[in-house]
Amino acid sequence: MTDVQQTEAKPRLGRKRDHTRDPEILDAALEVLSESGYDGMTIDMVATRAKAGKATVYRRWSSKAELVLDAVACMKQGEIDLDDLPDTGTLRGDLVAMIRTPSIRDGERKLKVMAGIVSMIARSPELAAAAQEALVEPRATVNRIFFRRAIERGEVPADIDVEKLCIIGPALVAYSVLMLGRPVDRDFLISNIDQVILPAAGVRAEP
Amino acid sequence: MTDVQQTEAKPRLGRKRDHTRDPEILDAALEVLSESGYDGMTIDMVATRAKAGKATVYRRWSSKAELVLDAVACMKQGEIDLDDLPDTGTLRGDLVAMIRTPSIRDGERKLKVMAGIVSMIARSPELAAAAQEALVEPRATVNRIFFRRAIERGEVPADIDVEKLCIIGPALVAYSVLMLGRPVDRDFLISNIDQVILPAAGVRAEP
DNA sequence: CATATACGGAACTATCGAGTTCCGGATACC
DNA sequence: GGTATCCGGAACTCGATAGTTCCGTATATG
Repeated sequence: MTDVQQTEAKPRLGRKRDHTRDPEILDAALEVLSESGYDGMTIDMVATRAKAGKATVYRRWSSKAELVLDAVACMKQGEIDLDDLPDTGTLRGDLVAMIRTPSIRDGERKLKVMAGIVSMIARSPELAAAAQEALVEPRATVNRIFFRRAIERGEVPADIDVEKLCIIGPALVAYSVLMLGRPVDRDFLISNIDQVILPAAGVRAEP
Repeated sequence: MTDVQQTEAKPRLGRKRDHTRDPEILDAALEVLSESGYDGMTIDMVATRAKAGKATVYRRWSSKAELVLDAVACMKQGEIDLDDLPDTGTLRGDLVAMIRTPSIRDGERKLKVMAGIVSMIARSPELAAAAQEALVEPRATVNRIFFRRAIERGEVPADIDVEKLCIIGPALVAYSVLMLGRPVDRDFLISNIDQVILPAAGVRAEP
């Protein structure tokens, strides 16, 4: 479970103490996974893309399955820091504030990775758990915080089904990208908030 | 594009005029597809499950890709007949009336097939189109009719975004099954209608 | 400079599955 | 009964890929 984002420093050491190529390899694995899916991905592709040898990959991971598992798990990193979630004072403000172009791009990549492994999820509980933790849970966590805040604020009725509300956004995005093949843009996300999530949360539309 | 459901008569002819084993083979293909995904599915599996020989399969379809394409396309059959859609007088009534145990089962099977091919969809426009037509469009069509009716009735504001409303239900179901791995039951579908779809449609909750 | 370590890359094996071919058998039609 | 037709099944080819092994090289350390 190495952190891909930490391509920090990158001293290109000659003699490396550990397996310093891990981040590049994991990142390459995610790249290939998102483009070709689990079965379409070959270790050679990953190695080549990471400018590494196949042997280097197998020195660290004993099988393709483990590499993928690790690659998926490490997507958990780079998530939003829960501490600096903006509190804009309104539920809509909070939700809209979460929409940022880079996070949309990151989200699409995650979805493509998800698309590449969905058919495996039903057959590999471990992969299912990793995907759950790395791709599904982080989003839900952020949403949960917003809705709890809104309830405390009195903006939203306390008996609302928070879990269902948390799911609406991700579900619409996933369906749109994976099933309909439509790209996600800011307008789509905003309309999801205004036309679906807020009404479901019992918040009246603003004029 | 043969119809799987039409296992009618099934005279088990000796000398067959045409390729009479098509339905069984297509059905077996869908079965295997839903269990193992596109890459996990082998022609041998399909043939064996259909009690057929691999040669029989290739006599009719020139490649695995074409078999899958045809199998997906033929799922369009067995859809709800648009003429006998119940008009219960209310949007909620119409939506709830669509929930039937067999249609839930059928829907789950379709979703599993979808899961088996999502990673291919991004790379095969033909498969994407077939999936769109057979799995996505039929549901949206039914919903569209309900919402249009509700608008005519004055139950729902005319400026509502019908396309978005049509997507909510399928999106929640797909996300729940494929991403969260939760089975779909009647209560879940009802709560989707009452807590999400109707509020988004501007219908007040009933006490 | 000498050495140990990690790497890139290439060559290798073994397996598996797509697609092909062939044949014996069952049966509708003459 | 004879025959043409379709089928099931087995045996085959061939390409691709998971996983392994080996070697030359670069470099940090002593």
